[in-house]
Amino acid sequence: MNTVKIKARKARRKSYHHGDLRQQLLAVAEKIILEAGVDGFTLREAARRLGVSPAAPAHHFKDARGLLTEVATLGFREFGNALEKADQEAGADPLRRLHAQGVAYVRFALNQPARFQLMFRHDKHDTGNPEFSSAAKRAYGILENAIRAATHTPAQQELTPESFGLLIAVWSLVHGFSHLALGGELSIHGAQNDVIMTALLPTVLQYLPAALRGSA
Amino acid sequence: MNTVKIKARKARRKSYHHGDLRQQLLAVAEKIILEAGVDGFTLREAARRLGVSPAAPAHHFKDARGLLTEVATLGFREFGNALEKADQEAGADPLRRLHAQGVAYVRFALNQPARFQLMFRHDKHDTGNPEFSSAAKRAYGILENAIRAATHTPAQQELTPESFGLLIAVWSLVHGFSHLALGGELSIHGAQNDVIMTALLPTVLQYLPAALRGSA
DNA sequence: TGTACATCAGTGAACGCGCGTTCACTGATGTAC
DNA sequence: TGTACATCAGTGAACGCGCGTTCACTGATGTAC
Repeated sequence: MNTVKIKARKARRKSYHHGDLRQQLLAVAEKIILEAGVDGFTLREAARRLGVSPAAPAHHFKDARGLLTEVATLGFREFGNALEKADQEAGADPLRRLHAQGVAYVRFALNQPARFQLMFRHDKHDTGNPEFSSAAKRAYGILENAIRAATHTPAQQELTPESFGLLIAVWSLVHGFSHLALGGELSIHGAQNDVIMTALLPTVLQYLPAALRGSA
Repeated sequence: MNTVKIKARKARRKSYHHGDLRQQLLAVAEKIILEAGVDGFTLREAARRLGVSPAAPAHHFKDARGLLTEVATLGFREFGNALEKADQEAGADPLRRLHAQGVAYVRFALNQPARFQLMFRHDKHDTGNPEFSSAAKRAYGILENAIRAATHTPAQQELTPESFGLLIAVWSLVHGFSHLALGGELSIHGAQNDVIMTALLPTVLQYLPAALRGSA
């Protein structure tokens, strides 16, 4: 990445200009969200951590909401990339594609919890931001495509209610699993953290083929 | 309920003592959460809405967290009641029991969104509050019991990893569906609000029997 | 039945805090000639 | 290659705000005798 102008964060900045403030605001926002939750994020804390005055962020983002919307947008782009990569590596079998996407979905949620939680907090976004919407829609489309393959629904044809239900069922399954894991519910009820991805998630996803057969 | 001492809320209180402040704080907290989100709740706003000084709530709750913990506890109790009622009315068939609980789960989430969202926000609760824990565990136990029936696992025996996975799969499915619905994702992607409970949820839950058979 | 008094459940003013945002400003950078 | 100057990206002080909580207080209630 663009490292030329990045100043060491701990050393006192020598130059008046930060040089990389915009990017680092986006990065530090995730850290703050990780530690304090989505609602714990403040612009002042972000500025503080980067050793910059509280007024500095205003030169790069309209306001706090604008910054968070951009973090969420970047999140959805990377999320879409992860889903697409998993989808493509799974080959042609619709079940394998859905399974791979499910794993990628949960993996993203657990590896990037700050982004993931922010992505679905529409109350923290600029409503109607077109970059955000398109990034979110693209990610949704990747799941939809696998469902289309599974239910033999060509792209120009609307999903039947049954196929749409299947899509929502699969989405609910991985989305719910992610939320339960992030909320600590799985640990509370006896699943150690290291076992969630390696044992519990595979067991949960093994019910997919049955559901898929049930729909065909 | 205890109406004798309840003063009209809109009329100026005549008496110095409110008479029902504790109960009304719990009720108004839900309204605030509904309008402003879990993080939008403030003690001062609650006091303001009840026409009472900002210091008054301190006589009934240790602090804001204490009040929210009690709202969440009441939520889990009612939630448990709803699951239990659905479970009992479903008869003996494990599939019907799980299906009924699933419907009750989502119905509660959509009918009581303030409570539901607060219930799973452990960062807003007093950690280790025993009433809260036991109410939450009881609700979980109702789902677990149906899974035990479905997988022929007696009460004194530990769930196998497969049975536990089935439990988490069912929980993930209804939990994820509830979150997607409350977050507006289902509307965004084309499901009208009135159709979510009546058409979409039944379609989603129709994949349950296949999953259940897959596990047997 | 009356009365003294303890307790309960309010008041309202004040505290210190951290927040987002605005403002006039200025140092640093980049570009035109 | 030097220089004038426009623009960019910072500063830091200040603003008004709403928050949770504390404090000394007091009105209302309930109880013992």
